[in-house]
Amino acid sequence: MSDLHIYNSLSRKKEKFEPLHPPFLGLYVCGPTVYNDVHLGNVRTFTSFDMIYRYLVYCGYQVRYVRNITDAGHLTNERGEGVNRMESQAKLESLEPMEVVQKYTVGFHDVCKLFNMLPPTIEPTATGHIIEQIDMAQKLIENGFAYAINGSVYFDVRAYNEQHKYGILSGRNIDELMEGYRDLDGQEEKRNAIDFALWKKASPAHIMKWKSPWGEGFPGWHLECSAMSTKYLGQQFDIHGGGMDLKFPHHECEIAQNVGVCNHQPVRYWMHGNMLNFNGQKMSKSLGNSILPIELVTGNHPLLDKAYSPMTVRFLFMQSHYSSELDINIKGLQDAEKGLRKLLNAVKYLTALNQDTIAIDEKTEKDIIELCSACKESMDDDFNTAKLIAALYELATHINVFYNEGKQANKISEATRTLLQQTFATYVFDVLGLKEESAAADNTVLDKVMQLVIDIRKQSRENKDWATSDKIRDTLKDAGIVIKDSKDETSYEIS
RNA sequence: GGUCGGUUGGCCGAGUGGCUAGGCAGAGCUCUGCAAAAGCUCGUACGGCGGUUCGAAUCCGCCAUCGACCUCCA
Repeated sequence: MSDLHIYNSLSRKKEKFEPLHPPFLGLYVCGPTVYNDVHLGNVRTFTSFDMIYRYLVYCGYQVRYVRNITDAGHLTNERGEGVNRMESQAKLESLEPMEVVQKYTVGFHDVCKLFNMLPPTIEPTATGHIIEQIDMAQKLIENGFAYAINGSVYFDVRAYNEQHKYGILSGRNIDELMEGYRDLDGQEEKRNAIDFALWKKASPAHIMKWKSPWGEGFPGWHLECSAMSTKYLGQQFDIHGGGMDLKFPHHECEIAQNVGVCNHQPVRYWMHGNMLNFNGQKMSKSLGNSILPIELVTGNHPLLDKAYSPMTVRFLFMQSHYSSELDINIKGLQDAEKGLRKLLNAVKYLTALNQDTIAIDEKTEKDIIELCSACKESMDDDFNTAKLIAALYELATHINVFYNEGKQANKISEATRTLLQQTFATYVFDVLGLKEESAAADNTVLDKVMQLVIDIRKQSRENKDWATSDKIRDTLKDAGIVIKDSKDETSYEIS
């Protein structure tokens, strides 16, 4: 179906992508924990996987895209003084835990929409899959990889490691891990310090709790993804994604849980998106450089000079590879803003392109055909959007030349023109997920008014009344509307 | 301390053995009443040292340096 190659974090190699059951494809991505607003770093990860999802669909796969909502609340640490995140936030805001969940789930969806992300095909919640998680924990006990104690259930990493290898994803070995955990206290219950909770006993004051064979409690964080991916995608599925920071321990534990139940690897291709930094630093609240999507879009943040549109940010993300660290700063945002406009202008010109007489220029023809295939080749090479965008820019230059030559694509065959139009628009909109944000895009009233203004200015220009024509242009510029005179017509653009 | 990954021109950011990345910024030119837009041309690069090779930004080794993870994190 394609020549797609994916860098597999598990093998640490780029591998040819072979789906298990083509044309169907299973994609699981770890979603947010909805106890707080998602920040821009989260947005990058989800945008990356949105692009990946879009490209897989473009390749013709019938993708089941599962992205969970972690709403059960897990412990902030596993050292006894664990606090349930949903509940601690709920106390602060005087809300029911599920009100917190609702509030930030809605907020998350708003952000996804803002950045033009497609919804996953299934968005399961942890609280909706308690039964499956209990079931999985029981199977792990039966298989000898977990034990119940004092109403809690822990995964027995050492027992697991005797039959399978723990740490294959993160490249850690169990002895070094044991070493590192040795001096931590408050985990008397566990057989070993590296054991992690599958089920935690709830204290009487705990609100979010469910009945289980071990008493009232709540599921451990790692278990939900294993349970939900198995339920919707099967014991083995194609792609599992998430942020780099989830590699250990979260994804490592997921692997152990799944292998512990079904005795084989659950995931064919593990993919990890890299982190987003701001001004060279990892975003964090303590450094005061964490940006919320809404702050970026409104420009209401001390480190920003102005507002940047969601598509500018999305485009900035797409200009680098999903697996590279990306540093975001004002200069980068400004660059992206200009670059995006250039690309979207080309799309506009592209749709206006006609074809009259044909006198094919072999070089142009060949160049365009090659660039169109380069788009696919770039994406097939581990979703290399940076390379794709380079090809799109070069195509944009061709489009601009045609446009300047009286909107005629006469140097290329009709078939090539069709290929160009389809390829360009498809990659910009469907694959990269960009969209036109300009108010003019769907404002016919404004458009009519502008045509009138442009008409009046045209007359004054014909009368060499430069004072009037320049006044119109300058006043519009102050209003954020840029006038562009080409040889035979005038257009406008809202900045 | 352990694991993993970076270090590319003024800035951002692809590239992994020989072939122009691309964008933004800068210089010049074309078009134009002027401007903008667009096009053309141009410059500057691969952290350091050593090795492998006919040939290395790309492979290997060492060093320097930055970062992520190892505790919740996209």
